Amino acid sequence: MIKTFIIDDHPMVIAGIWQMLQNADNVQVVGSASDGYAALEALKKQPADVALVDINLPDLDGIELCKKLRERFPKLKILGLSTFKERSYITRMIDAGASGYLLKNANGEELSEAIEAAYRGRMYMSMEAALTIARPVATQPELPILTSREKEVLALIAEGMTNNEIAEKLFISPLTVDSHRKNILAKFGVKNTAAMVKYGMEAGFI
Amino acid sequence: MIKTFIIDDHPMVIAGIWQMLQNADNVQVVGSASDGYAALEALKKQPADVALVDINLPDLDGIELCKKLRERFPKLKILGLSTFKERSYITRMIDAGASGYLLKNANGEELSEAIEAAYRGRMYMSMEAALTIARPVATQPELPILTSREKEVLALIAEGMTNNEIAEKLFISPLTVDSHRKNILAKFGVKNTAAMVKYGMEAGFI
DNA sequence: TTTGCTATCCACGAAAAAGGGGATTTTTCA
DNA sequence: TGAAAAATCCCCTTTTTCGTGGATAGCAAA
Repeated sequence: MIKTFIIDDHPMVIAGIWQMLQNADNVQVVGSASDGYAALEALKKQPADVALVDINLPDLDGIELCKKLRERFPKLKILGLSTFKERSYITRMIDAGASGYLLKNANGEELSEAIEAAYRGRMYMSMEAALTIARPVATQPELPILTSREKEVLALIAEGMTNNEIAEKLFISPLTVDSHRKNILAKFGVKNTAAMVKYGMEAGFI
Repeated sequence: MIKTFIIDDHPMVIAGIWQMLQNADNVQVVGSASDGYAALEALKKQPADVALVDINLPDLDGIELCKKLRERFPKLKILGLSTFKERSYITRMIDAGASGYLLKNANGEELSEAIEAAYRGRMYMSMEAALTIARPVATQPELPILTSREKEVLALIAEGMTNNEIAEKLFISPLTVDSHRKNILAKFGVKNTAAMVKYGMEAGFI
């Protein structure tokens, strides 16, 4: 039996996975957590072979958690789990050491297959995820990657703060804030604040 | 036993709800569907008392589905279900005839309580949802009403166009565009374009 | 018929952002 | 340890927006 641990902030999803895996003969769910730090704690006491990690967690995001898990539990295999099929999420999750990526519309069969594959050291990709990363890059606008400082500044801009106000709040020079602002504009490929906020919200940065 | 029907595009969530309600003594899950039209079909053959409707469905959104369900199955009670706790979603769902609103982080107890309440003709609100709409009106301004011209201008602003560009596009003076812009700022109670776009998107104008 | 709302237009000055450079110091990671 | 990336700071000019304050015409409801 492959010991599996679930990390997701929605009890419904945890219950659903639990249910789906109940009559799998190769997989056993040994525990679950609703945020990243709880998972890191719980896994100390309750070792597992495979972890299902939601990308969207309240404390640290799935990618960060994936890295931390890989550090502390090198033998643990990780499967990313989310509703997003954006290319950058998938590739970043794989970069962070995940053994695959599943969408939340997976069924029980796919779940146990994926867990089995990860456990055996193979890579598992749900069909949609595979299609997404296999598609030529030209037709696939890459979600730009913002640094944490840039995300911070972007959020404050969206709050309606000016460069000066943000500078004061972050204890940095207004010129620095302006630099971040310009970098975000460039990364998003937009020409003003309005389009930047719209893009940022649609891409989930805000 | 209250006959309950689940509509959600994630098998995991359906399985989770099913699981959570398994040992409830007042509720019985009688079916599920993964999109709106399938639900409308299935409910013809399999009547139910209460439907749990996800806001985000692949074909028609929860609000539309809610209206259609109310038309065709007037006795059916509807509970909105989603991860979003934004006011506009909640109120629009209620306007569409729903008997309440649940967040996906609800547990089994809350679920069966909500279903029971809806069945008995009462309104159920998850704690967060209730807090969102129950907040005094002073701190919770009603959604401002934009004129159609203002909405048009707002959309173009969010596209990243300047006053001059918008003026050209709409065959009006840039000064007029500026007036609209100022009126939107005033109605939203914000002080710049960034906050305006954010507000506009959250309120569903964009 | 007055009142209110919408859409249109205007002026002036101050503030902020955009566009276009460069530069230095930490951090991170391979 | 050394290169790359992130975060920090700087200058100058032009464009755009913001904050005041107006005004006019049209239309619809009270």
